[in-house]
Amino acid sequence: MDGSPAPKSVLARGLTLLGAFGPSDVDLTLTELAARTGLPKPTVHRLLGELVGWGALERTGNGYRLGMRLFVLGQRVPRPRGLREAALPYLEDLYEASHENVHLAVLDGIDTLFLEKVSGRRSMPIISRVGGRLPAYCTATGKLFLAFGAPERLRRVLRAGLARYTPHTITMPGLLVRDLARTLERGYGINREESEVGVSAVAAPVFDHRRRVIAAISITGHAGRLDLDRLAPAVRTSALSLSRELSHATANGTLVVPAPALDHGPAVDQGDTGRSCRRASRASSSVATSSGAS
Amino acid sequence: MDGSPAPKSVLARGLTLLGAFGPSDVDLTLTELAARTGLPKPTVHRLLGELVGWGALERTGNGYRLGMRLFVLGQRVPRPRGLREAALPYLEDLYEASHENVHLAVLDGIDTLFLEKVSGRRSMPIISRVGGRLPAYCTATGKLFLAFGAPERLRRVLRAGLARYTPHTITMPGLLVRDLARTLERGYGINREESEVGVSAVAAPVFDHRRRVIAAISITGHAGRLDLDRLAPAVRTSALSLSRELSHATANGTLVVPAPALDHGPAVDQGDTGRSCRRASRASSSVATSSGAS
DNA sequence: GCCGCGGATTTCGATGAATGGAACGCGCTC
DNA sequence: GAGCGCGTTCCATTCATCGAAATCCGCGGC
Repeated sequence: MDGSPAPKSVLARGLTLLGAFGPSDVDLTLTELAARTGLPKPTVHRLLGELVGWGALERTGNGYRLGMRLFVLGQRVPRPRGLREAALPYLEDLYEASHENVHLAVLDGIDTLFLEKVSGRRSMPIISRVGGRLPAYCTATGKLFLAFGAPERLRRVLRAGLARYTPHTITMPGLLVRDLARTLERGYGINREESEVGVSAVAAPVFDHRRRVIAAISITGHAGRLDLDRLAPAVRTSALSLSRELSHATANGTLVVPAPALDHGPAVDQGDTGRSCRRASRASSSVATSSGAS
Repeated sequence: MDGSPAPKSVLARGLTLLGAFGPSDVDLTLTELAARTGLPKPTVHRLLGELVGWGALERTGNGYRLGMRLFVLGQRVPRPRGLREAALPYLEDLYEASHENVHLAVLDGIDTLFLEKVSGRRSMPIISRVGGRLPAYCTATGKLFLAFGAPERLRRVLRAGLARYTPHTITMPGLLVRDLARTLERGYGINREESEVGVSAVAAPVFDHRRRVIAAISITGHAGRLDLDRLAPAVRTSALSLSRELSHATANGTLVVPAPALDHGPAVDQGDTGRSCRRASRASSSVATSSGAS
């Protein structure tokens, strides 16, 4: 339960404690945290005290949870923020046109990381959550980063292995390479139930001023209902418009998008790369907005 | 530039460095960070190294910026997450009905903190950003927390003073109290250009199973075009539906919403409470989604 | 080409903050 | 009422941390 066998520096230990919270954890007890991080309990106790004092954690009855201040801080992170703000109008246009799940994603290491998601009651509920990640090779957005990116990227992905998520997941390197070639020539990426059964998606690349892919926009929905090739032009158009709008921002460095370290050797302890998401139950909740509005 | 005159603990210092990033800061140099935190440069240098190693910060040419990992971590914070996920469908319904800015907010100390924002191209661009904050007394959402909350809350707000943001801001305690009384009996809150000239809003409270206000939903838009009293029923309906959906989650503790410390004495170093937001330029960008989609 | 300057980086010995084993208190269950 | 799991407190030891000073680096001015 401890990739790095207990760091010695106080700061690193504190951060390790924060990192011990997985994507679906809510409350963790002191003992649990001590176990996960491999730190002695008294030490954990003291550090937790400081983290709570600062607002990174909050006490809850008998446990700890991530605190509001981390949420606020997270919203300030420049890379997602700039992209999201610029992209939102386009995502919303796409949503309004399709009423399906619309995603904005960037590459993070080997995974697609979702920066924003626009969806509604009518959209198919899918796993995927802002801040969540999925392997690049089995997502429409991720394939774009692999198809348009440096070959080294692809090599790293292949080296990590192609795990099977559904019967449609591409697990043969050769097939993936061919699929990526098609992606490149088509100009858009497709995922046919490769990450989740019954779920398909189309994605188009967002370029910076040098035509490097810095992000991707996708529409995701029910595999049966979604006509991917018909949606593709819409997604591409939006992505291109966004690229154009961003071009000056990427040129003058206002918006720095490429990951800072394209390949840090032993890779920063990623914490958890695995299945991140799961959806809140989203009960029926019959009543909706009714009364008239402009 | 240093509220707390340099904490001694290593962990606290590291966190202070993170907190030194304001809402609109992007890159900060080592020297700048040293100045803001009051820490000696070599110390800052060392700590920054560790923060970068963990992914809390990223190097950029000659400076540092908040790192992706903080964004991801921020998305895991349970309090906003649960609320957002439950509320999103309702917010989207309201947006679709009004095509104006729709907000989900909670009270944080003395401020309204925006957890989610749904808006589109047709909505009036306003200051306000997810993770941003505005004083409670001059916002539609904030007034709900004051009107429905314990009197102590209001007292704290008054003690902090009612600063003027626009000619319409309520700065007289007496007037505010009367406005809150009306808010309470009406069941919804109104803000007529009190925080920003030309911008008005209606907000309705979201209750937990004990009928305590845990959040608020609002519609914000052009003061001239928005018929607040006509929108109010829609907002209230949505808020009530959401309250009902949440009731079981709040009852069994799945969703813990009330701030953990309603009144911590000297108040956790809030970093920056002031004007948080500002909007990305949002250029014209003529092209929109065109091609047909279902 | 040389100098000066502001910032980032490295060094290194003294120091005290951090450490964690051990012990305690509390609320359970069996 | 003994046993157990968990959170909390103590405190003597020690090792990570500190920061003044020195060095390095890039840049612009002369």
